Amino acid sequence: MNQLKEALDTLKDTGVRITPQRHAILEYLINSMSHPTADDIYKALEGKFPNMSVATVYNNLRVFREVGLVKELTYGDASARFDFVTSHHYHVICEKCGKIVDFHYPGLDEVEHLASHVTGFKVENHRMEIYGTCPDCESKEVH
Amino acid sequence: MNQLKEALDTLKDTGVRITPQRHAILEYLINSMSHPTADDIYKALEGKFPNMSVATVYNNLRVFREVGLVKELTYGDASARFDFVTSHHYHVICEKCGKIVDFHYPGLDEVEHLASHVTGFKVENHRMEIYGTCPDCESKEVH
DNA sequence: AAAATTAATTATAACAATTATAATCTAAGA
DNA sequence: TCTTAGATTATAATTGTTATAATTAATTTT
Repeated sequence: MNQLKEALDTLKDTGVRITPQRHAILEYLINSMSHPTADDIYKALEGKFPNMSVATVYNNLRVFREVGLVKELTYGDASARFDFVTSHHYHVICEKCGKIVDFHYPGLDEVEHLASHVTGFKVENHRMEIYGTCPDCESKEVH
Repeated sequence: MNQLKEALDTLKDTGVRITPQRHAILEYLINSMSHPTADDIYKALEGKFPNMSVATVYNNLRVFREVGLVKELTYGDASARFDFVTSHHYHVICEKCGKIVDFHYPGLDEVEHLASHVTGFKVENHRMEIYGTCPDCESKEVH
């Protein structure tokens, strides 16, 4: 249940030093429930770490990604978003306001299999995003 | 069958002027069968249009996207890729060499429905990418 | 067809996200 | 404690993309 503790253990196991900055970035990622950009994280931790550099955020997000704790997502917009890895889910994205909502759904294994069969690839994983309009934006719509 | 002609008709119908540069960009997109970046296109047409600006490539890719002729794709890597819109297909991407292969498969309507039901979104469309290792890279693998 | 208007292209500058570099600081091990 | 490796900071560099202004080309109006 305690995701932060598990994550810190993962870092320890892989020999990655646990610094206050890393602790805070992980904590933020886990608690935010949003899908923040590097800059979001940087700004959110400004109060706690006035001297922290953006490079630190990027560096550590890369470290977390390499250790498998975090997934990097790129949508159409300018900057990448980062998602703490939990159970398998997809993202539903509002095309009006950019909101991202998790959509829990089992992985599409049969699609992976077929793709592998047709293309000859050794398939490892896949990602999917679903686009539409969120209820908020939908209700604001003018008719 | 003649995709270029159809595409040009679409431009005419929507009142978009057909210039030599646009013609060439479209032609390249249709014939390349790869999924080029803006820079790829720019470089490929350098011989034909020595004075063409990168801005022209970007501008026209945006125009094509707005008219529905082209899809913009963003993966993990730095630059966006552009795909001439044909029938419904997904992309299988090699994590070693970056190669992108089309994988024709009917749309996952039932997933869209469920996502809509669960999240309350008005779902419009989705995208999926499948990641793995292509046969070439797989065979080069050291055991 | 010439003039006027609109749109497209070019060249260039600006911008924003990310990465690289070098210096400083921190922490762990000998 | 001294040494060494790793992490952070500050800053510069890079890269993909967009904005701006001037020029050129194409369409419409006269």
